[in-house]
Amino acid sequence: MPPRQRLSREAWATAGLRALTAGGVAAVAVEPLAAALGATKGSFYWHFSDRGELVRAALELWEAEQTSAVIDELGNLEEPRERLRVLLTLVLTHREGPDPVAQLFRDIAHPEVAAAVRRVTSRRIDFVAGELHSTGMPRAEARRRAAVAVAAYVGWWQLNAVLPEDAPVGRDGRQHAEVLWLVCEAALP
Amino acid sequence: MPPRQRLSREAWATAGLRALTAGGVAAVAVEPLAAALGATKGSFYWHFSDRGELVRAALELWEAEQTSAVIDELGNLEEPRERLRVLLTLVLTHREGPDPVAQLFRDIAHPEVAAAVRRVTSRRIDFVAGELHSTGMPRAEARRRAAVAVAAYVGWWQLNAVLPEDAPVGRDGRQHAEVLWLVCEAALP
DNA sequence: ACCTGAACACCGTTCAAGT
DNA sequence: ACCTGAACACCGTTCAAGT
Repeated sequence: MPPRQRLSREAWATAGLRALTAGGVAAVAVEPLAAALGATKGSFYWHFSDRGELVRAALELWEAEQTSAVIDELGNLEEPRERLRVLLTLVLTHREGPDPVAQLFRDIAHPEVAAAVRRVTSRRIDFVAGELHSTGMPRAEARRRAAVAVAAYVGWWQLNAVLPEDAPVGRDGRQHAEVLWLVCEAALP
Repeated sequence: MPPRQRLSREAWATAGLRALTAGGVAAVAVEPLAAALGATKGSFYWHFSDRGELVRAALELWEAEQTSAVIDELGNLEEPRERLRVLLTLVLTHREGPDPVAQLFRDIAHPEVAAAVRRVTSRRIDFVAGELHSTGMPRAEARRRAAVAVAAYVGWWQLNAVLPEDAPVGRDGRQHAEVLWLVCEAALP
């Protein structure tokens, strides 16, 4: 039989990423994807050695899209303190739903997912710590506070994803940002 | 053939919880569990209608064990401020590895897991907010800060589970607790 | 080079048959 | 009442055979 459809490796990877962000690693399944793409599983195994390689390819796509997405938006602001404050409000109030990174935490047990999350998270902590340091805070203290801020940020989206509308955690990210601002600004003991 | 082993519903649930804490929801698999228990899958389906019911039973066990575990340890302390400070240091430095709740966040996409995490998380936020309120902080402000503290706590364990030894996030929970203490103590703007 | 279709393994689920 | 063993569905993986 002639092939129903001719698919590139990239087409499979893109479909994999779509499934990943929609339903997590579990949703990156060869058979359903093949059906959706109008091909057979045999076609998939020509482009990839196994399912793990597809998950890895989808994560690479995600990471590339993710890289420097928000940080670039802050380029036009001069003051480090100003950038930090805008960043806090920005990431805690964006309307497009939870951060993709926070979403990927559900599959944190997956080694490849953990590696990708690790890279993106490190980059975020580096950025916040750098900003804090350039306001005059000692480097070590800046790292500690940056870690708390990023941790509270990740936890915030997770709690929001989990808790109901009327939960004790208000869904107002602006208020959450205000409190987090204390972590950056509060005087050293 | 006579049954190799006679199993109660509780035996299955306990085995399910063991698998759950070890490898997440994915590890709560009927066939491997049956093999480990020396029974057949048919035996399982006598006690449970499906795999989901086993996951639910395991989560209920976990929730029962989890309930009031740490909070009870604080009963002998009088001062609310003292209790809070001890709680922060306690939960961020306990050596038995990450909090089981934080661990379950990897399966947060699972509805039953989400419901269980929701209940435990709400209880924690309630507790911290109550302590803050009883130190004189207005109720609404106490809720906001409690939410940040719990979020940062959950995020802390996740980052620790993900990041390598030499990560920018130091693994010293004591320092993390110090910064989080600011969230509770810092003067209102 | 790229794909189909059939095959097998693994796990969830059902059920007739056993004790 | 409680369990076995065989059956089937679903998805991952392999591979001989096609174009």
